[in-house]
Amino acid sequence: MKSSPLKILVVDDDLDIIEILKYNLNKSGYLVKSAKNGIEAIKRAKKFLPNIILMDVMMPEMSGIEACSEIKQIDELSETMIIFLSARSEDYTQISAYDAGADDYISKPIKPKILLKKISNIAKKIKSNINLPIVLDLGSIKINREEYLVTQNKNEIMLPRKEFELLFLLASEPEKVFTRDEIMNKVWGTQVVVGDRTIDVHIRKLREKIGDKHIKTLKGVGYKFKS
Amino acid sequence: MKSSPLKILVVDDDLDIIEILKYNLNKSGYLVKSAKNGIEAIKRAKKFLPNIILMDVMMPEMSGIEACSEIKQIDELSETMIIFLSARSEDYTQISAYDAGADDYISKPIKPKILLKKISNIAKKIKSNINLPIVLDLGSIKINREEYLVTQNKNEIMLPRKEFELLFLLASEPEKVFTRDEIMNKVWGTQVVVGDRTIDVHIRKLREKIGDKHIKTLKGVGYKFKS
DNA sequence: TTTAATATTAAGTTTTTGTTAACTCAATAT
DNA sequence: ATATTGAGTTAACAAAAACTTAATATTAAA
Repeated sequence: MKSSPLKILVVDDDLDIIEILKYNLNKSGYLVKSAKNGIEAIKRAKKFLPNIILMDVMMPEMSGIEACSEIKQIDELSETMIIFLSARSEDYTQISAYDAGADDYISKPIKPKILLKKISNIAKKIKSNINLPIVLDLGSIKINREEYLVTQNKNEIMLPRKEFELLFLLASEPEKVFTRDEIMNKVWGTQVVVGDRTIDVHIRKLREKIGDKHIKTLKGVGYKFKS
Repeated sequence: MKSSPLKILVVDDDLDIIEILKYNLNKSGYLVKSAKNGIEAIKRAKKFLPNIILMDVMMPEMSGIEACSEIKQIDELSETMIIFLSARSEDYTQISAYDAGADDYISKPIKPKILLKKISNIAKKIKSNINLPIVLDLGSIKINREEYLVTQNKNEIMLPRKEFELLFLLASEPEKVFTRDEIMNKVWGTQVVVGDRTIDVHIRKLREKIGDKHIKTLKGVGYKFKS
């Protein structure tokens, strides 16, 4: 089951840079197209539907930041990761870049190693997202992550965010045991610390709503979802 | 065979912060040293060989990011985890921090809970450096570590943690005799001391569940698994 | 046969999880 | 400005399961 290569759109007014990037990215197996300014970038992005856009901040006609804002508003491209390239001295632009919805940032001069590492990290993330279906169908229970909705035998169950994410995580790999640490990191993130009982309480609320039998406790190990 | 404590190097130009961090980390049993700028950090890291470096991003002389880049290139320190500390307003530095090879970051003001959690996670990771296979297939018995589940001729057997770990250990090398010491160290760890009979009891429970013939006693030597 | 090692059973103990209710915080309504 | 609501968290206590031990019986090697 070989997945199609990641599509990358490179946007820079400096043709040399485009060439360098194209060369490196192609060599690593990505599908690359380019544009030489923001307006062209938007036009090509609409057709090419890249997974990642590498874009210079400073460009004639339309700055990368403006282009980014526009792209992020296009429906088909809302999932596209946008990475900015900028000269080190323009550091201050980082701030507005993030305002505009940029996902990452690389400063020039570009070191191929760093670039490729970053891209491959993003690739991993994108692929794991692509592989996650929008609807998890676990027999009697269906989980739609686009609509944030759980359906159990035609009954629609609305879950608050944390409960939904917890259920989604467990259900994404039925039978797999998720440790408390795993759950903490994936549902609450690494920058938050909540008490130990918090997970239990959420588990309990889930069990109340979808039934006890679907979530099994393995004491000292973790929890697993069973359809 | 008591395992040595994790070594942590704290780098910050603010001595108050160093004191706070030292206090918290010491209290939790880590071995802590400190440096007050990037250059000193590199020097000390080379000698101290810490498992973790906690480093401020903004420092005089040499920024944490530069120091990080350099440290990551030193052979003996390539496995060292580097965690950045940064003021909330400098959040955008995350990006270049990751460029430089940082493994994590914590934004100031530092919450001891988050810090200690992160450290203990890393500690766990370092200690369980072993790559265990996910499934063992022993003919009639299959052991799935991810699901924490033992299957014997289609029957699913759920085992509590210690029993599972014990079975998993024995079954990881069928026919090999594991001494009691080996079992103690691998299943209970080197920090715990339990009586001799404890192993017997667990063995008995396993035999009850998977059948006597699979675990053989060699008196005065140890136990072995037979599929 | 003797004896140290292991088996067995039924308590203890400890650890981990479950449960409930109260509290904080934001968003929204009054 | 104040009230209301619900998500999320916490704390305190209860319950359950896992784990350990102790006492006694059995086994197998010397």
